[in-house]
Parts: sequence; structure tokens; C-alpha cells
Amino acid sequence: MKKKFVFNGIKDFNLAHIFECGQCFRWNPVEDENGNVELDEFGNPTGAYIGVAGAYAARMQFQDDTLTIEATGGDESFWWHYLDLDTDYGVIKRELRKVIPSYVLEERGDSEANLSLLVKKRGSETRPQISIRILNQDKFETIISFIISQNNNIPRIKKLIEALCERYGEPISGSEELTADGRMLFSFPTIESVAAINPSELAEMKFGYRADYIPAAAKRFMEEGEPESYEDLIAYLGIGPKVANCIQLFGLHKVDAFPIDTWVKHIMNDMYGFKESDTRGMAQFAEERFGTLAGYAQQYLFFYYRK
DNA sequence: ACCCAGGTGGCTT
DNA sequence: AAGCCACATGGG
Repeated sequence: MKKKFVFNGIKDFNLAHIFECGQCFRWNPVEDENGNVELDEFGNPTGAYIGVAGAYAARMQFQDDTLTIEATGGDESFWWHYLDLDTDYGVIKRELRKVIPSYVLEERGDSEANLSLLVKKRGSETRPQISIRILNQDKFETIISFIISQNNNIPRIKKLIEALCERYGEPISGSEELTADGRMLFSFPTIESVAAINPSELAEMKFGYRADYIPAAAKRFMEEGEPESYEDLIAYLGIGPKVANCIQLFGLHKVDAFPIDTWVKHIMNDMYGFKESDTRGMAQFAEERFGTLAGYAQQYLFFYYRK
């Protein structure tokens, strides 16, 4: 039942960076018996992560350029693609270093988190590079997840998504062997099962005013077929410019998409002096300055500023 | 009590 | 096109 994959010689890879840059909501560091997680000097979990991608659960560990995956399913190419291991992020970072300050691409500690970018003077010390990767996630899961994300915070988004999966998804057989406490993990519910949900159930589950949007989005996805373009996405109730860009970047792997959320507004104000209401100006700036790499740039900036 | 979180829809200028 | 504001919920 349980499969094991080992990938050697993996560069530009860090589980904490990948799973905690806001692109996904179902991966968490594995806790010890006391519920603690070991952190490195920069405040990032150093050990294994456990979570779900599509219908498969997995536990991953990365050490000395070797990635080890224990999974309930999928094959080598599934996980390779999910983690975007075909892409050379060294090249991307080399290009981005020309257009964003180099310290954004470097590790830093939590104690530095809330300093203004304008007053920050990093000096010439060298630090490990941030090693984000843009995952190749399921489109439907990404749509529903980012509809839930609106005007919400990441811990609560994660809770709501887990509740949705536990109630409407399927238990993943073998996942109980991966969790520390024998707990089952659940697949993300299918399009059909989300379409069949009564919004009042979601309201009872504290989804708030998003409750109506979720089954409606699944129905639309079924009836109209998979959305491809920005215009397709923004036509959904509950999907505006920001969520549409997140879905393009994280669910369709359109890596020039540049989602502008509250954090990016803070960054663009702090770093480049944009008014926080001037999302149009920010988008144009990102397109001109970051071009085809705008999505990567956004992720590095988001990770840098939010940490 | 108030403000914020990976915002959007709808209504008014 | 741009500017308001309500929208559920929970944490600080």
C-alpha cells in the first residue's frame, strides 16, 4: 500500500518554504509526541511534512539534497511534477536578483520580521537562499480553496478546508500509517460531491458568507467545463481579480500571474511607494518589471514580508 | 469594542 | 472608473 520514492540531487528545495508560502493549505510539519516542531535558526521547521495532494497523502523529508517521499499512492512522475522538479529555480532566482533586492531572496529570522523594508539595511552577510517552488496543484481544489481564502487568514483557511475534506472527501487508506497519531487524512472532495452540498451545511460549519459560493462554483465547473482564462474565472461568484490570479498561478501554473492581496499591497507601498488602493498601478509595474517571472517574484516577496 | 485576514459583490457617485 | 460598505468568522 505505502510507496516510497527517493529523489537525489535536488537543488533549490526547502519543504518549509514550499509549503508555507501561502500557495497550499493542506501540508503541515510533523509534530513530535509533545506537539512540538523543531525549528532552524531562521524559525522554519526542519523536519518532515505531511499532507495531501489530490487523492494521495504523503510524508516528505528533505536532507542533503535528497528528497524522500512516503505516499499512499501516485507514481514517481506524479510527485516529481507536483513539486515542479523539472524547473530550474537557480535560473529563476538569478534573473530575479536583477529586479528585486537580493535580501528578499535570502533566509532571515523571525526577529527581523516586522522591520520596514525602507529602514532595513542588510549589509553584505550571506545567507541561505529562499527555496520556494510553485506546486502543480489540482485546478478544482485550488478554485475552492482560494474562494475560501477571501478576507480570511491562513490558519482559519486551513481549518475550513480540512473540515470540508473530512466531511465530503474520502478517507485515504494508508494515511493512518503516515500520521504521527494514526489519524486518517481525507482527499479533497470531488467536483460532484461539492456541487451536491447544501450551502446551509457549510454555514453551520462556519464558512460564513462564502458558504453559497462553494457549491455554486462546483456546479458551474461541471456545467461549463474547466475554466482556463482570467475572464472565465472572474465570472464565478466569489472570484475577483485577486483570487483569479491565485488560481491562475497555483492551479493553472500560469507563472506570470501576480496576485495582489493585502500583504502585497503593504509590500508595494513600502518598497515602491504605491498607494495601497492603486492595484492597477501595481499590476502594471509587476508586468513591466518582473514580466514572465511575476508569479515567482510575488511568491518570494510574499514569503519575505509575511514571515 | 475595534481592527485585521492571501477580497468580492453591489450600489452610488 | 472610482469610492463606499456589508459580508461571517475568529484572533489579537
